Amino acid sequence: MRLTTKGRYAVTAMLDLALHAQVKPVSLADISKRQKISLSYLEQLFSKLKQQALVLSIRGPGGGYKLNKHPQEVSVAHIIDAVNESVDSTSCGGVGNCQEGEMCLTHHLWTDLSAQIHTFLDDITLEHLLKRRDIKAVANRQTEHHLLDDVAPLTLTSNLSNSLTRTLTNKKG
Amino acid sequence: MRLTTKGRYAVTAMLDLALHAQVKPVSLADISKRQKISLSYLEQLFSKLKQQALVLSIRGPGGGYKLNKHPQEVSVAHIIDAVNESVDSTSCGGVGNCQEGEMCLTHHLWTDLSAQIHTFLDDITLEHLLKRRDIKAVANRQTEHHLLDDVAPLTLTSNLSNSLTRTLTNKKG
DNA sequence: TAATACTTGACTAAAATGCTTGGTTATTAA
DNA sequence: TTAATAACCAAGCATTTTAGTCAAGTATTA
Ligand code: FES
Ligand code: FES
Repeated sequence: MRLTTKGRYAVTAMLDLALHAQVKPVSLADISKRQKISLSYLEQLFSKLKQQALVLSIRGPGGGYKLNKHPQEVSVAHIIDAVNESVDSTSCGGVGNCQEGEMCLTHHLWTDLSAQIHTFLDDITLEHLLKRRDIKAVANRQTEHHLLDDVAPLTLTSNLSNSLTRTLTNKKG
Repeated sequence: MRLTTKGRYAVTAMLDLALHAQVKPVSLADISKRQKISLSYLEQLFSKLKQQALVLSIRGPGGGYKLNKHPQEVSVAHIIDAVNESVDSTSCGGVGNCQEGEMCLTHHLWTDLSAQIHTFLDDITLEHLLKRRDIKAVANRQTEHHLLDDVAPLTLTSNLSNSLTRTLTNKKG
């Protein structure tokens, strides 16, 4: 089974892209800042995402990436498949020959599990994630972070007066 | 997410143990031969399985391992948990702090997935696996293999005259 | 033309994995 | 009593994967 930081990063980055889907494309540098993912690493991931036609790229100043499909058309499984090589949990890759060319005792168990996981992740689209309350909360926090870091810390805090901001300020000092 | 050969080996070995659960204990050397798993590696795995009270050991000649619970009481999840450290697919370990001490965008997605996988694997017991036709077939093949390798190749083949044997002989030469 | 931002490929430190080696200890059958 | 058996234990090791860096591009636009 292959589900590591790579796949998580890809989903996180795609979700970030969906969250900030404006007219203008989103640069990897922005995603890198917000999601704290290494820029060069993101480049590798987006190279694959582009190969799978999940995103499209615009070069030059003001350029960046945009979603190539509607959020409801992009499933989490699709994203992970694009960067990993699938969420297969067999060791034979589905062929059924991991024990000296023959099928091992537990082959079917792992294919069943793989199918289960794939179904689960394939049912969840970016659209679904966008609507989730917990994700909205985190996204808001990140926006504030971003603004606080880069623009005008003092004037902004007065606007954003919810408990979340306060918790955050306490935590970060 | 951590589901690799280690966990698969553990489940396979436990299933082998269940399949050959007689009065006598089963030695790791036997499991090693049948399932083609390195003996020393099996020792490491069974050390952990014993710690979790899934098996018990009998030392000395004629010794080996036995199941410490009924097959219907041992779930696949339990076995994997014993050798891996759980099937968690978050990177924060469930704490929710993988992004510089704060929760990342996709935290809940991964906790949901982890729960899904755990539920699935926790519902499957050794008892269930023992009953499956595909597993029985592989187990039969392995028994034949074992006998063919060790005892009397020529006299035995006449008894075991099913298509499976033939397919197998063709494959192996 | 300079800055921006994607593109590509090679390379690497660190970690995990799967396994080996080389013992020791307990038990039992001869 | 002795030799064989088989569990137990610790250290180390080769390979692979991961997560990331670095460097040298190219296309676009302000
Ligand atoms: S996992 Fe497919 S044959 Fe073993
Ligand atoms: S996976 Fe839990 S906070 Fe990121």
